[in-house]
Amino acid sequence: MQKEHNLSKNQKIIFDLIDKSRGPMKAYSILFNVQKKGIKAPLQVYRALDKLVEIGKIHKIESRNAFIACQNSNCQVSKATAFSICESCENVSEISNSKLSKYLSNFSDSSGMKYSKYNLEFFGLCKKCKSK
Amino acid sequence: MQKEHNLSKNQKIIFDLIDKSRGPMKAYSILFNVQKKGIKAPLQVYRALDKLVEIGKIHKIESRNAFIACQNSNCQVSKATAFSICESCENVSEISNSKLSKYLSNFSDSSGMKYSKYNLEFFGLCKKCKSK
DNA sequence: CTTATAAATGTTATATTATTACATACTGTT
DNA sequence: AACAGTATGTAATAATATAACATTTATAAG
Ligand SMILES: [Zn+2]
Ligand SMILES: [Zn+2]
Ligand SMILES: [Zn+2]
Ligand SMILES: [Zn+2]
Repeated sequence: MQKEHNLSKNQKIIFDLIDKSRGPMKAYSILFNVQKKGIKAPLQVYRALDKLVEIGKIHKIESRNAFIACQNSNCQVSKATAFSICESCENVSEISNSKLSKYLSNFSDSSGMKYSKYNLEFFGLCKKCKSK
Repeated sequence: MQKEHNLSKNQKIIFDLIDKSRGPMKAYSILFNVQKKGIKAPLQVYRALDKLVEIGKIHKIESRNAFIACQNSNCQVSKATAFSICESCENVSEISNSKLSKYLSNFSDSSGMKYSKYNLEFFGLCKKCKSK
């Protein structure tokens, strides 16, 4: 069950924008797009992004400094994320593969480190770009 | 067998610095540290970093915008990287686990995407920080 | 050795991404 | 009403990264 988070005004504006965008959005592109809604400063964007990431409504694609709406209905928090990224068209999608997530969530090694979170980014060519 | 790359002057200066540093280094910290060696501009640092990443001598820790020397003697190129990152002390180490790398290198899903590269970052608390 | 080519360097300016600091307002609880 | 926690507004600035252009050095072929 997904906990309902009542998004604040700015959080909602920014989440809605990211959610309906086709791909990942960058912070300043978000800023540009929400200026007509009264959000004027980078910090307002970054604060909303931080919160949305924290509650798992969006994820950050670290290698791209961009943000994407969670595509798994069950990502309550951003603790276990995996993405596939096309290096040609920059299309990004969230991988939802229970075997993979189980494997990684249970991963441990000899370092004695306790892992509580991971982020995995796969790179390659998507179907479309491969056939070009 | 590791191909020998003859590093250029700037590449060598910057690699040596990263290699002997304890943890990941950020670009502008590198810049600061090599100014006495005649490297004066960010671009000189970024160019060397790009090349060193390309040939696998260093890796970028995407979530930290920082660079670390490859700790696997066999990473010829930065195609398959995994790191463990302590969220308390920011200690980073490269994970060298053949099962994990095999699992991820062979990963494929129904998207039809051909994966040629991945980067995985695990987060948690290291042994030291756990026991505090 | 000369010529051609690719790789690396030097330099200035600028673009992009993200945070600090401080003041104010809203929301829910006691 | 008083309090605590969360969110907002605003300005300034820090941190990260790239564009553009001129020059030099290394590598390989002829
Ligand atoms: Zn998700
Ligand atoms: Zn593509
Ligand atoms: Zn490596
Ligand atoms: Zn630690």
